[in-house]
Amino acid sequence: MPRVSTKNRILNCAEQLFAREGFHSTSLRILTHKAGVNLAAVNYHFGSKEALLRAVIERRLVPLNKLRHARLEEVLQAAAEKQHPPQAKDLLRAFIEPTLEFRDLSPGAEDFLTLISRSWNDPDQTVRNGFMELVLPMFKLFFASLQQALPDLPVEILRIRMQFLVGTMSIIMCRDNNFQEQPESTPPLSREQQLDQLLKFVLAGLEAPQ
Amino acid sequence: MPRVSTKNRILNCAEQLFAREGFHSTSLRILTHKAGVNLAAVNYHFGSKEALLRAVIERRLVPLNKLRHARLEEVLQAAAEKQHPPQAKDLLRAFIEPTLEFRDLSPGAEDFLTLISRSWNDPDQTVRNGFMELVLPMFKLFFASLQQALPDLPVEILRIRMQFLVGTMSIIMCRDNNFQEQPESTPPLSREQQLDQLLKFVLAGLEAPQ
DNA sequence: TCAATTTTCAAACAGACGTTTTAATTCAAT
DNA sequence: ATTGAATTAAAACGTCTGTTTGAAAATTGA
Repeated sequence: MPRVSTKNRILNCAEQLFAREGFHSTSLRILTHKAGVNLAAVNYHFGSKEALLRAVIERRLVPLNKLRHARLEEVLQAAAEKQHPPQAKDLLRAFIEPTLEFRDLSPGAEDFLTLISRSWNDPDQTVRNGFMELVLPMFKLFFASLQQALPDLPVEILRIRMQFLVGTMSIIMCRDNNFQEQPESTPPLSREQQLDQLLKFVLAGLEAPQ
Repeated sequence: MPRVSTKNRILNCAEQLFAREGFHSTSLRILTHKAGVNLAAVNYHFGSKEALLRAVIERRLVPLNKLRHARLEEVLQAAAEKQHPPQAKDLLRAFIEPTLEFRDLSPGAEDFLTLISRSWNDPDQTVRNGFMELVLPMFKLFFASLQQALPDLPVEILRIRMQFLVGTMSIIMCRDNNFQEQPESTPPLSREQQLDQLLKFVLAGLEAPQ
Protein backbone atom coordinates (compact mmCIF):
# COMPACT_ATOMS: atom_id res chain seq x y z
CA MET A 1 0.00 0.00 0.00
CA PRO A 2 1.70 3.17 -1.21
CA ARG A 3 1.84 6.10 1.16
CA VAL A 4 1.23 8.46 -1.75
CA SER A 5 -1.66 7.93 -4.13
CA THR A 6 -1.00 6.85 -7.67
CA LYS A 7 -2.30 10.14 -8.97
CA ASN A 8 0.10 12.18 -6.85
CA ARG A 9 3.05 9.91 -7.60
CA ILE A 10 2.44 10.61 -11.26
CA LEU A 11 2.04 14.34 -10.68
CA ASN A 12 5.26 14.55 -8.69
CA CYS A 13 7.32 12.67 -11.23
CA ALA A 14 5.76 14.51 -14.14
CA GLU A 15 6.57 17.84 -12.54
CA GLN A 16 10.20 16.89 -12.16
CA LEU A 17 10.65 15.28 -15.55
CA PHE A 18 8.69 17.83 -17.56
CA ALA A 19 10.76 20.58 -15.99
CA ARG A 20 14.16 18.92 -16.27
CA GLU A 21 13.85 16.93 -19.48
CA GLY A 22 11.04 18.73 -21.26
CA PHE A 23 7.50 17.70 -22.01
CA HIS A 24 8.09 16.06 -25.37
CA SER A 25 11.31 14.41 -24.30
CA THR A 26 9.66 12.73 -21.34
CA SER A 27 8.09 9.42 -22.29
CA LEU A 28 5.23 7.95 -20.33
CA ARG A 29 7.18 4.74 -20.00
CA ILE A 30 10.06 6.41 -18.22
CA LEU A 31 7.70 8.58 -16.20
CA THR A 32 5.51 5.72 -14.96
CA HIS A 33 8.51 3.51 -14.27
CA LYS A 34 10.12 6.23 -12.16
CA ALA A 35 6.82 6.80 -10.36
CA GLY A 36 6.45 3.09 -9.72
CA VAL A 37 3.04 2.87 -11.35
CA ASN A 38 1.65 1.10 -14.37
CA LEU A 39 2.02 2.61 -17.81
CA ALA A 40 -1.74 2.80 -18.32
CA ALA A 41 -2.24 4.75 -15.10
CA VAL A 42 -1.60 8.10 -16.75
CA ASN A 43 -4.34 7.65 -19.31
CA TYR A 44 -6.64 6.18 -16.70
CA HIS A 45 -6.27 9.01 -14.18
CA PHE A 46 -5.68 11.97 -16.47
CA GLY A 47 -6.94 10.97 -19.89
CA SER A 48 -3.84 11.88 -21.88
CA LYS A 49 -0.29 13.11 -21.56
CA GLU A 50 -1.30 16.69 -22.32
CA ALA A 51 -4.04 16.60 -19.70
CA LEU A 52 -1.38 15.45 -17.26
CA LEU A 53 0.71 18.51 -18.09
CA ARG A 54 -2.27 20.75 -17.46
CA ALA A 55 -2.87 19.04 -14.11
CA VAL A 56 0.77 19.51 -13.15
CA ILE A 57 0.60 23.21 -13.88
CA GLU A 58 -2.76 23.81 -12.25
CA ARG A 59 -1.86 22.04 -9.04
CA ARG A 60 0.66 24.71 -8.10
CA LEU A 61 -0.24 27.73 -10.20
CA VAL A 62 -3.69 28.15 -8.71
CA PRO A 63 -2.41 28.38 -5.11
CA LEU A 64 0.49 30.56 -6.23
CA ASN A 65 -1.89 32.99 -7.90
CA LYS A 66 -3.92 33.15 -4.70
CA LEU A 67 -0.76 34.14 -2.84
CA ARG A 68 0.01 36.83 -5.38
CA HIS A 69 -3.54 38.05 -5.30
CA ALA A 70 -3.53 38.38 -1.52
CA ARG A 71 -0.27 40.30 -1.55
CA LEU A 72 -1.54 42.60 -4.25
CA GLU A 73 -4.71 43.34 -2.30
CA GLU A 74 -2.64 44.23 0.75
CA VAL A 75 -0.65 46.77 -1.19
CA LEU A 76 -3.68 48.26 -2.90
CA GLN A 77 -5.59 48.53 0.32
CA ALA A 78 -2.72 50.14 2.21
CA ALA A 79 -2.39 52.66 -0.59
CA ALA A 80 -6.10 53.36 -0.60
CA GLU A 81 -6.07 54.09 3.11
CA LYS A 82 -3.34 56.64 2.63
CA GLN A 83 -5.19 58.13 -0.32
CA HIS A 84 -2.10 57.54 -2.42
CA PRO A 85 -1.53 55.56 -5.57
CA PRO A 86 0.35 52.34 -4.87
CA GLN A 87 4.12 52.37 -5.27
CA ALA A 88 5.73 50.44 -8.09
CA LYS A 89 8.22 48.96 -5.67
CA ASP A 90 5.52 47.49 -3.46
CA LEU A 91 3.63 46.12 -6.44
CA LEU A 92 6.73 44.42 -7.75
CA ARG A 93 7.38 42.82 -4.40
CA ALA A 94 3.80 41.59 -4.28
CA PHE A 95 4.26 39.93 -7.63
CA ILE A 96 7.78 38.59 -7.31
CA GLU A 97 8.20 37.59 -3.68
CA PRO A 98 5.41 34.99 -3.53
CA THR A 99 6.86 33.40 -6.63
CA LEU A 100 10.26 32.87 -5.08
CA GLU A 101 9.04 32.10 -1.57
CA PHE A 102 6.95 29.43 -3.23
CA ARG A 103 10.11 27.44 -3.86
CA ASP A 104 10.55 26.66 -0.20
CA LEU A 105 6.96 25.72 0.52
CA SER A 106 7.02 22.28 -1.03
CA PRO A 107 9.52 19.94 -2.60
CA GLY A 108 9.12 19.99 -6.33
CA ALA A 109 8.15 23.63 -6.33
CA GLU A 110 11.58 24.48 -7.66
CA ASP A 111 10.97 22.14 -10.56
CA PHE A 112 7.61 23.74 -11.06
CA LEU A 113 9.12 27.20 -11.39
CA THR A 114 11.59 25.85 -13.88
CA LEU A 115 8.72 24.30 -15.80
CA ILE A 116 6.69 27.48 -16.11
CA SER A 117 9.69 29.63 -16.89
CA ARG A 118 10.52 27.23 -19.69
CA SER A 119 6.93 26.94 -20.83
CA TRP A 120 6.92 30.67 -21.29
CA ASN A 121 8.87 30.48 -24.53
CA ASP A 122 8.01 26.95 -25.49
CA PRO A 123 7.61 26.42 -29.23
CA ASP A 124 4.56 24.26 -28.63
CA GLN A 125 1.43 26.35 -28.47
CA THR A 126 -0.32 23.73 -26.39
CA VAL A 127 2.33 24.01 -23.73
CA ARG A 128 2.41 27.80 -23.91
CA ASN A 129 -1.31 28.39 -23.81
CA GLY A 130 -1.84 25.76 -21.14
CA PHE A 131 -0.46 27.90 -18.40
CA MET A 132 -0.99 31.26 -20.12
CA GLU A 133 -4.70 30.98 -19.41
CA LEU A 134 -3.95 30.62 -15.74
CA VAL A 135 -1.43 33.40 -15.46
CA LEU A 136 -2.91 36.04 -17.74
CA PRO A 137 -5.71 37.30 -15.45
CA MET A 138 -3.21 37.81 -12.65
CA PHE A 139 -0.98 39.63 -15.07
CA LYS A 140 -3.70 42.03 -16.09
CA LEU A 141 -4.35 42.87 -12.48
CA PHE A 142 -0.75 43.85 -11.91
CA PHE A 143 -0.66 45.72 -15.16
CA ALA A 144 -3.64 47.81 -14.12
CA SER A 145 -2.12 48.47 -10.71
CA LEU A 146 1.20 49.47 -12.20
CA GLN A 147 -0.62 51.93 -14.41
CA GLN A 148 -1.81 53.66 -11.26
CA ALA A 149 1.69 53.64 -9.83
CA LEU A 150 3.27 55.02 -13.01
CA PRO A 151 0.57 57.24 -14.52
CA ASP A 152 3.02 59.15 -16.71
CA LEU A 153 4.35 56.05 -18.45
CA PRO A 154 2.60 55.36 -21.78
CA VAL A 155 0.74 52.07 -21.72
CA GLU A 156 2.63 50.52 -24.62
CA ILE A 157 5.89 51.23 -22.85
CA LEU A 158 4.62 49.81 -19.60
CA ARG A 159 3.48 46.75 -21.51
CA ILE A 160 6.86 45.99 -23.02
CA ARG A 161 8.59 46.70 -19.73
CA MET A 162 6.37 44.17 -18.02
CA GLN A 163 7.46 41.68 -20.65
CA PHE A 164 11.05 42.55 -19.81
CA LEU A 165 10.16 41.92 -16.19
CA VAL A 166 8.99 38.45 -17.04
CA GLY A 167 12.15 37.71 -19.01
CA THR A 168 14.24 38.86 -16.07
CA MET A 169 12.26 36.78 -13.59
CA SER A 170 12.66 33.67 -15.72
CA ILE A 171 16.41 33.87 -15.14
CA ILE A 172 15.90 33.37 -11.44
CA MET A 173 13.11 30.84 -11.81
CA CYS A 174 14.89 28.47 -14.16
CA ARG A 175 17.45 26.02 -12.84
CA ASP A 176 20.69 25.35 -14.69
CA ASN A 177 20.69 28.83 -16.15
CA ASN A 178 24.02 29.78 -14.60
CA PHE A 179 25.73 29.69 -17.95
CA GLN A 180 28.75 31.53 -16.64
CA GLU A 181 30.72 28.99 -14.73
CA GLN A 182 30.97 30.04 -11.12
CA PRO A 183 34.54 30.82 -10.05
CA GLU A 184 35.46 29.49 -6.62
CA SER A 185 36.74 32.89 -5.59
CA THR A 186 33.27 34.44 -5.34
CA PRO A 187 30.49 32.33 -3.86
CA PRO A 188 27.12 32.34 -5.64
CA LEU A 189 24.50 34.76 -4.40
CA SER A 190 22.10 33.52 -1.76
CA ARG A 191 18.41 33.39 -2.54
CA GLU A 192 17.79 36.54 -0.57
CA GLN A 193 20.49 38.31 -2.52
CA GLN A 194 19.08 37.01 -5.78
CA LEU A 195 15.63 38.31 -4.87
CA ASP A 196 17.12 41.62 -3.80
CA GLN A 197 19.03 42.03 -7.05
CA LEU A 198 16.03 41.01 -9.10
CA LEU A 199 13.86 43.65 -7.43
CA LYS A 200 16.47 46.36 -7.86
CA PHE A 201 17.02 45.52 -11.50
CA VAL A 202 13.39 45.47 -12.58
CA LEU A 203 12.41 48.47 -10.45
CA ALA A 204 15.16 50.54 -12.04
CA GLY A 205 14.18 49.30 -15.47
CA LEU A 206 10.51 49.94 -14.92
CA GLU A 207 11.12 53.47 -13.69
CA ALA A 208 13.73 54.29 -16.32
CA PRO A 209 13.26 57.72 -17.94
CA GLN A 210 10.88 58.08 -20.87
CA MET B 1 18.34 21.97 -61.09
CA PRO B 2 17.57 23.67 -57.81
CA ARG B 3 18.70 27.25 -57.41
CA VAL B 4 19.63 26.53 -53.80
CA SER B 5 21.85 23.60 -52.87
CA THR B 6 20.40 20.68 -51.01
CA LYS B 7 22.51 21.50 -48.01
CA ASN B 8 21.19 25.04 -47.78
CA ARG B 9 17.61 24.04 -48.42
CA ILE B 10 17.90 21.77 -45.41
CA LEU B 11 19.57 24.44 -43.31
CA ASN B 12 16.89 26.99 -44.14
CA CYS B 13 14.01 24.70 -43.36
CA ALA B 14 15.66 23.38 -40.22
CA GLU B 15 16.20 26.91 -38.97
CA GLN B 16 12.55 27.74 -39.40
CA LEU B 17 11.14 24.50 -38.03
CA PHE B 18 13.54 24.15 -35.11
CA ALA B 19 12.71 27.70 -34.07
CA ARG B 20 8.94 27.54 -34.56
CA GLU B 21 8.15 23.92 -33.66
CA GLY B 22 11.12 22.97 -31.54
CA PHE B 23 14.00 20.63 -32.20
CA HIS B 24 12.48 17.46 -30.83
CA SER B 25 9.06 18.15 -32.27
CA THR B 26 10.46 18.54 -35.77
CA SER B 27 10.73 15.21 -37.59
CA LEU B 28 13.19 14.68 -40.37
CA ARG B 29 10.38 13.47 -42.58
CA ILE B 30 8.45 16.71 -42.30
CA LEU B 31 11.65 18.74 -42.56
CA THR B 32 12.94 17.03 -45.70
CA HIS B 33 9.52 17.04 -47.33
CA LYS B 34 9.17 20.78 -46.75
CA ALA B 35 12.69 21.31 -48.08
CA GLY B 36 11.95 19.20 -51.14
CA VAL B 37 14.84 16.85 -50.57
CA ASN B 38 15.15 13.18 -49.84
CA LEU B 39 14.82 11.89 -46.30
CA ALA B 40 18.31 10.46 -46.30
CA ALA B 41 19.85 13.77 -47.32
CA VAL B 42 20.12 15.03 -43.74
CA ASN B 43 22.19 12.08 -42.60
CA TYR B 44 24.21 12.18 -45.78
CA HIS B 45 25.14 15.85 -45.58
CA PHE B 46 25.25 16.41 -41.84
CA GLY B 47 25.62 13.00 -40.25
CA SER B 48 22.76 13.25 -37.78
CA LYS B 49 19.86 15.42 -36.70
CA GLU B 50 21.88 16.90 -33.84
CA ALA B 51 24.77 17.74 -36.14
CA LEU B 52 22.24 19.54 -38.31
CA LEU B 53 21.17 21.64 -35.35
CA ARG B 54 24.76 22.57 -34.66
CA ALA B 55 25.23 23.54 -38.30
CA VAL B 56 22.10 25.70 -38.20
CA ILE B 57 23.37 27.56 -35.16
CA GLU B 58 26.94 27.96 -36.36
CA ARG B 59 25.94 29.31 -39.74
CA ARG B 60 24.59 32.52 -38.26
CA LEU B 61 26.14 32.74 -34.81
CA VAL B 62 29.71 32.92 -36.06
CA PRO B 63 29.07 35.95 -38.30
CA LEU B 64 26.91 37.54 -35.62
CA ASN B 65 29.69 37.23 -33.09
CA LYS B 66 32.07 38.87 -35.54
CA LEU B 67 29.70 41.81 -35.77
CA ARG B 68 29.51 42.07 -32.01
CA HIS B 69 33.25 41.78 -31.71
CA ALA B 70 33.83 44.59 -34.19
CA ARG B 71 31.39 46.88 -32.43
CA LEU B 72 32.96 46.12 -29.08
CA GLU B 73 36.43 46.91 -30.39
CA GLU B 74 35.20 50.26 -31.69
CA VAL B 75 33.89 51.24 -28.28
CA LEU B 76 36.98 50.06 -26.45
CA GLN B 77 39.30 51.83 -28.84
CA ALA B 78 37.37 55.11 -28.70
CA ALA B 79 37.50 54.93 -24.93
CA ALA B 80 41.21 54.18 -24.93
CA GLU B 81 41.91 57.21 -27.11
CA LYS B 82 40.09 59.43 -24.65
CA GLN B 83 41.95 57.81 -21.76
CA HIS B 84 38.58 56.98 -20.22
CA PRO B 85 36.98 53.71 -19.23
CA PRO B 86 34.25 52.69 -21.70
CA GLN B 87 30.69 53.66 -20.89
CA ALA B 88 28.17 50.99 -19.98
CA LYS B 89 25.68 52.48 -22.40
CA ASP B 90 28.04 52.17 -25.34
CA LEU B 91 28.96 48.62 -24.39
CA LEU B 92 25.33 47.61 -24.21
CA ARG B 93 24.67 49.07 -27.63
CA ALA B 94 27.63 47.18 -29.02
CA PHE B 95 26.21 43.97 -27.70
CA ILE B 96 22.52 44.44 -28.38
CA GLU B 97 22.30 46.41 -31.60
CA PRO B 98 24.10 43.91 -33.86
CA THR B 99 21.81 41.21 -32.54
CA LEU B 100 18.66 43.02 -33.54
CA GLU B 101 20.02 44.52 -36.75
CA PHE B 102 20.89 40.97 -37.67
CA ARG B 103 17.20 40.26 -38.16
CA ASP B 104 17.04 42.40 -41.27
CA LEU B 105 20.20 41.12 -42.90
CA SER B 106 18.81 37.84 -44.13
CA PRO B 107 15.49 36.05 -44.27
CA GLY B 108 15.36 33.40 -41.63
CA ALA B 109 17.46 35.45 -39.26
CA GLU B 110 14.34 36.19 -37.27
CA ASP B 111 13.75 32.49 -36.87
CA PHE B 112 17.36 32.11 -35.87
CA LEU B 113 17.03 34.64 -33.07
CA THR B 114 13.93 32.84 -31.87
CA LEU B 115 15.86 29.60 -31.94
CA ILE B 116 18.76 30.80 -29.83
CA SER B 117 16.53 32.64 -27.38
CA ARG B 118 14.59 29.41 -26.91
CA SER B 119 17.73 27.29 -26.79
CA TRP B 120 18.88 29.42 -23.91
CA ASN B 121 16.56 27.72 -21.45
CA ASP B 122 16.08 24.46 -23.29
CA PRO B 123 15.80 21.43 -21.03
CA ASP B 124 18.03 19.44 -23.35
CA GLN B 125 21.68 19.90 -22.45
CA THR B 126 22.73 19.03 -25.97
CA VAL B 127 20.70 21.90 -27.32
CA ARG B 128 21.82 24.28 -24.58
CA ASN B 129 25.51 23.53 -24.76
CA GLY B 130 25.52 23.45 -28.54
CA PHE B 131 25.30 27.20 -28.84
CA MET B 132 26.64 28.03 -25.40
CA GLU B 133 30.12 27.12 -26.56
CA LEU B 134 29.81 29.65 -29.36
CA VAL B 135 28.38 32.47 -27.32
CA LEU B 136 30.32 32.16 -24.08
CA PRO B 137 33.66 33.63 -25.23
CA MET B 138 31.86 36.70 -26.55
CA PHE B 139 30.03 36.96 -23.28
CA LYS B 140 33.21 36.96 -21.27
CA LEU B 141 34.59 39.76 -23.37
CA PHE B 142 31.60 41.96 -22.62
CA PHE B 143 31.69 40.98 -19.00
CA ALA B 144 35.30 42.09 -18.70
CA SER B 145 34.54 45.35 -20.49
CA LEU B 146 31.55 46.06 -18.30
CA GLN B 147 33.76 45.57 -15.27
CA GLN B 148 35.84 48.48 -16.50
CA ALA B 149 32.75 50.57 -17.08
CA LEU B 150 31.28 49.81 -13.66
CA PRO B 151 34.33 49.35 -11.42
CA ASP B 152 32.37 49.91 -8.21
CA LEU B 153 29.88 47.11 -8.90
CA PRO B 154 30.87 43.83 -7.22
CA VAL B 155 31.55 41.11 -9.76
CA GLU B 156 28.91 38.72 -8.50
CA ILE B 157 26.29 41.45 -8.84
CA LEU B 158 27.48 42.34 -12.31
CA ARG B 159 27.28 38.67 -13.18
CA ILE B 160 23.67 38.22 -12.18
CA ARG B 161 22.73 41.49 -13.81
CA MET B 162 24.23 40.29 -17.06
CA GLN B 163 22.04 37.22 -16.74
CA PHE B 164 19.07 39.52 -16.27
CA LEU B 165 20.18 41.31 -19.41
CA VAL B 166 20.04 38.07 -21.34
CA GLY B 167 16.58 37.27 -20.01
CA THR B 168 15.39 40.70 -21.05
CA MET B 169 16.90 40.39 -24.51
CA SER B 170 15.25 37.05 -25.08
CA ILE B 171 11.87 38.77 -24.83
CA ILE B 172 12.68 40.82 -27.90
CA MET B 173 14.42 38.02 -29.74
CA CYS B 174 11.66 35.45 -29.45
CA ARG B 175 8.66 35.55 -31.74
CA ASP B 176 5.14 34.92 -30.43
CA ASN B 177 6.08 36.18 -27.00
CA ASN B 178 3.47 38.94 -27.02
CA PHE B 179 1.40 37.14 -24.44
CA GLN B 180 -0.64 40.21 -23.70
CA GLU B 181 -3.07 40.49 -26.56
CA GLN B 182 -2.47 43.73 -28.38
CA PRO B 183 -5.43 46.12 -28.15
CA GLU B 184 -6.28 47.88 -31.40
CA SER B 185 -6.23 51.24 -29.64
CA THR B 186 -2.46 51.30 -29.23
CA PRO B 187 -0.31 50.03 -32.10
CA PRO B 188 2.61 47.74 -31.26
CA LEU B 189 6.01 49.32 -30.84
CA SER B 190 8.22 49.54 -33.90
CA ARG B 191 11.54 47.74 -33.94
CA GLU B 192 13.39 50.96 -33.28
CA GLN B 193 11.18 51.63 -30.30
CA GLN B 194 11.64 48.11 -29.04
CA LEU B 195 15.41 48.45 -29.26
CA ASP B 196 15.22 51.83 -27.57
CA GLN B 197 13.13 50.48 -24.71
CA LEU B 198 15.36 47.46 -24.33
CA LEU B 199 18.44 49.62 -24.01
CA LYS B 200 16.82 51.94 -21.50
CA PHE B 201 15.55 49.07 -19.40
CA VAL B 202 18.79 47.15 -19.15
CA LEU B 203 20.96 50.23 -18.75
CA ALA B 204 18.85 51.38 -15.82
CA GLY B 205 18.89 47.90 -14.35
CA LEU B 206 22.61 47.53 -14.80
CA GLU B 207 23.34 50.87 -13.18
CA ALA B 208 20.83 50.44 -10.38
CA PRO B 209 22.13 51.43 -6.93
CA GLN B 210 24.10 48.90 -4.87
C1' DT C 1 34.11 10.14 -74.00
C1' DC C 2 34.65 7.53 -70.27
C1' DA C 3 35.78 6.40 -65.70
C1' DA C 4 35.42 7.91 -60.91
C1' DT C 5 33.32 10.39 -57.54
C1' DT C 6 29.48 12.58 -55.48
C1' DT C 7 24.81 12.96 -54.74
C1' DT C 8 20.00 11.37 -54.84
C1' DC C 9 16.49 8.01 -54.16
C1' DA C 10 13.16 4.41 -52.55
C1' DA C 11 12.88 1.05 -49.28
C1' DA C 12 13.52 -1.07 -45.16
C1' DC C 13 15.50 -1.25 -40.39
C1' DA C 14 14.86 -1.67 -35.34
C1' DG C 15 13.01 0.70 -31.74
C1' DA C 16 10.12 4.11 -29.16
C1' DC C 17 5.96 6.56 -28.82
C1' DG C 18 0.92 7.49 -26.75
C1' DT C 19 -3.05 4.99 -26.37
C1' DT C 20 -6.39 1.08 -25.95
C1' DT C 21 -7.98 -3.27 -24.61
C1' DT C 22 -9.14 -6.92 -21.62
C1' DA C 23 -8.51 -9.41 -17.59
C1' DA C 24 -7.07 -9.49 -12.74
C1' DT C 25 -7.20 -7.26 -8.49
C1' DT C 26 -8.46 -4.18 -4.79
C1' DC C 27 -11.73 -1.66 -2.29
C1' DA C 28 -16.16 0.06 -0.24
C1' DA C 29 -20.73 -0.66 1.07
C1' DT C 30 -24.49 -3.54 1.80
C1' DA D 1 -19.74 -12.57 2.92
C1' DT D 2 -21.03 -10.75 -1.46
C1' DT D 3 -22.00 -7.66 -4.89
C1' DG D 4 -20.57 -3.65 -7.66
C1' DA D 5 -17.50 -0.13 -8.69
C1' DA D 6 -12.80 1.61 -8.85
C1' DT D 7 -8.19 0.64 -9.69
C1' DT D 8 -4.15 -1.90 -11.36
C1' DA D 9 -1.88 -4.98 -14.52
C1' DA D 10 0.13 -7.06 -18.81
C1' DA D 11 -0.04 -7.10 -23.52
C1' DA D 12 -0.82 -5.51 -27.86
C1' DC D 13 -2.37 -1.70 -31.09
C1' DG D 14 -1.01 1.28 -35.02
C1' DT D 15 2.01 4.98 -35.93
C1' DC D 16 5.98 7.57 -35.94
C1' DT D 17 11.00 8.14 -35.06
C1' DG D 18 16.23 8.63 -36.66
C1' DT D 19 19.16 5.99 -39.26
C1' DT D 20 21.06 2.66 -42.73
C1' DT D 21 21.34 0.26 -47.05
C1' DG D 22 22.29 -0.51 -51.89
C1' DA D 23 21.18 0.68 -56.28
C1' DA D 24 20.23 4.56 -59.61
C1' DA D 25 21.31 9.02 -61.23
C1' DA D 26 24.02 13.08 -61.71
C1' DT D 27 28.27 15.42 -61.69
C1' DT D 28 33.07 15.94 -62.13
C1' DG D 29 37.78 15.62 -64.03
C1' DA D 30 40.99 13.78 -67.48
